[in-house]
Amino acid sequence: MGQAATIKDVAQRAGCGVATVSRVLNSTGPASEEMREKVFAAVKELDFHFSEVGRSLQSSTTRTIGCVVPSIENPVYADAVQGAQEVFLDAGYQMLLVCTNYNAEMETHAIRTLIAKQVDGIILTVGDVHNSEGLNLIRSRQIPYSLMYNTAPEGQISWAVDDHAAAAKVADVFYENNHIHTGFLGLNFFNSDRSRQRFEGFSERCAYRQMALPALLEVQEDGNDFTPHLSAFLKQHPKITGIFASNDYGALAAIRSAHQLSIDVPHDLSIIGFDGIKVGQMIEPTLATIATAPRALGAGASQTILSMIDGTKPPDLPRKDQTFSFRAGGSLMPLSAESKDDGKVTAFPPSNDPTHKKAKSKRRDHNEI
Amino acid sequence: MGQAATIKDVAQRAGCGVATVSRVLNSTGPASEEMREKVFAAVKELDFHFSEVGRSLQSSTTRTIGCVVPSIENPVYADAVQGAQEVFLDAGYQMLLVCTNYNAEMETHAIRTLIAKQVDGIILTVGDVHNSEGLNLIRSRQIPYSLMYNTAPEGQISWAVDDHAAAAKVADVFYENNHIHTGFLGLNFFNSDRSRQRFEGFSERCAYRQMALPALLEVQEDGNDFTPHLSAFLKQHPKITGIFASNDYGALAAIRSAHQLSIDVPHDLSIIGFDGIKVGQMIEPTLATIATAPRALGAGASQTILSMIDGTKPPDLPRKDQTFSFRAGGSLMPLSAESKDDGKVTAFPPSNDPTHKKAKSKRRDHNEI
DNA sequence: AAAGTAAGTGGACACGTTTCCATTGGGAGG
DNA sequence: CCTCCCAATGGAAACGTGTCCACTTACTTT
Repeated sequence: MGQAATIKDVAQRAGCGVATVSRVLNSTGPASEEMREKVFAAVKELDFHFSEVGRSLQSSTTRTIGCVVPSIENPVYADAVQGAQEVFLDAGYQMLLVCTNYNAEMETHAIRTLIAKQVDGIILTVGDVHNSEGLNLIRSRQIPYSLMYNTAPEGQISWAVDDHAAAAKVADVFYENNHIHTGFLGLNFFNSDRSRQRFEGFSERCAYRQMALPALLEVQEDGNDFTPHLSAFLKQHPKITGIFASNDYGALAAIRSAHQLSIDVPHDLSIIGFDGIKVGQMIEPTLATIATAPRALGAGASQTILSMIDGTKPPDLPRKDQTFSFRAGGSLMPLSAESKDDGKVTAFPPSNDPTHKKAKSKRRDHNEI
Repeated sequence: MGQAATIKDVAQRAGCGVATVSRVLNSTGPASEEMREKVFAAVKELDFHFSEVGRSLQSSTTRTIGCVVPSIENPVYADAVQGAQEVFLDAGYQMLLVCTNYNAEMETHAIRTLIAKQVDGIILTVGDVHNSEGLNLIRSRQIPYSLMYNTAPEGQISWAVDDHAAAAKVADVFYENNHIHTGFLGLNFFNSDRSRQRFEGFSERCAYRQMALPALLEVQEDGNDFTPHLSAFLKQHPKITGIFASNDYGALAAIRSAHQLSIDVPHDLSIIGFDGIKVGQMIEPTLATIATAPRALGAGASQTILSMIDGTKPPDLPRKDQTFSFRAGGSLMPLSAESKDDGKVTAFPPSNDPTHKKAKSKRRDHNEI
């Protein structure tokens, strides 16, 4: 039981050449019934399994895909990775996972190693699409790849949420619910171009709607000491009635901090998140948010890669406006129309937010905080 | 730019044999300064990188570790996987990830493939430790492995939370807070031996404390229609004042359902979860729970494997009672002593739960639901 | 009966690397 | 000057596969 059996051992045991064994086991070429039986018997006795390493060297294909994401502690990436993994597994591929912790150096190193390991394709989320050394390496090697969650520049394909449009949708929702003065809560604002894209899309649509420009509250960590920041922020911008958080964790933190400041959500302050994590629907109030489908994105990116490998037609990317949808929730409540000036609202269908029905529109006095 | 350069190309370009190139690049053996320069120049010009496949075939080592877990949609596993991944990456290993979706067949298949790919080690969580075909394969092949989150039978090493003891601790906490009649909310009770272990540990300690035996509410999915189940359960067991959920998601669902039934948590019903997921501290009330350190477990299991590979001394497993700790939270509130009969409480230090201070102990009348 | 065909089979090479071993050349020591 | 040793180097084998190609055998076709 020392070393694992090789195809040579099987050949010897079955009394034939290695070529015959290979043909029998791979069903690639003729073989007599007698030989087939002998070979199968030998395989069973020796508990033989092909060495994928030897195979890879010969075929220059590894049936392995690389996957590079910032972190799977973020359920958005975790779901995407899992979705991708399932597709690959079904197709007979294994997945090498690397988490970069948002570190560009590690990203480059990881990609370099993946290339050295001769992965057949790479699925990845990079920190900066326009300036990624690893991405350049992949492209120059002509390795099949697909981006995830990066808004792709010219010609590159990426399965991503349209952050800009989704954020604009949030502005629309606030507008429809008569929230004119809003704030944007940016997590890791300078680390993540996604966060910035959301702020941009939100701001632009606010301007278009002639709402007040959103005030920016930038916060580094979603840590415990968020409450004083929120307090100061709301004191500085007393007119704010709605906050858009750049992700759901930020939204949850905001709800909790508001609670500690005796600000009732949603009666005194409406909050909308981004991502649509599962837990957002398990809390009270439920979280109004932009729902995304990380699993589907991961699966789509995987299928794209698979089709690049075998040359079939790749799946169509989803229409940009179908990469997200607004999900109503108890953390958003409409304000009674007051400071609004037009009837433009009718141009947009009302949100199907169930909270509309139980709206109380009690206003908060920020000075009492 | 067609195919990637091999060591032969470098040798030809540098005007030497492949052996020399190998020696220079790996610093294994003598080489003249002149040759060294030529080789490095050739490497640079050709952008040469070693093929890990060729290397693996020769060295029969792949610098790759397999990781098999049920699902990384569960943040507990996601964190463990990420912790493991970081350790491996630091040591120069890559990680092949497979999620089995709690499917035994897939588990076996995955492990078989990992073995065929000649991983240097495997880190895994299996569905049933005592009856895992994949685990048997690994052991018969003598591949270094470490279990995660499985309570290991004789001789096998496993980095796991002591579910039994942790659940007993929950019983202690309920006891200290005068909750005598309790319920156990079991998610996937029959799918997961972990869930069953927790029920067992909880029940035994309840019996030891002469508390009422916990009523079992078993639920398949943590879906949306949990509320009627909870309602019926509480009607059937009107004396219950505390519920122990087999994981934090179950606890969150319970809190939400209670809210919908106009049962206030914690004033009318105390709830304790298990796992200590991040979001439990971001909601209101915060979740009392058993905090675990998935990241550390993953990292520990990885280091164990690394030390098995290079023969160094493996890290000590944490003491069983240090694999978890009780984390106080707003979802637990002490009851005023009434139906209790002894002074045994003093034998155990009081929980440092801050909610002690603001206890109101308002009792719920189940009949009004 | 001769020729042609198809099935069945094994030898040998290639894939990219490391490493053992043999060869060369030069310098030191006798 | 001869011997010995060591640094420097290249050839070749081995790792486990898949596959081309040549070869044998038996069967079909004229």
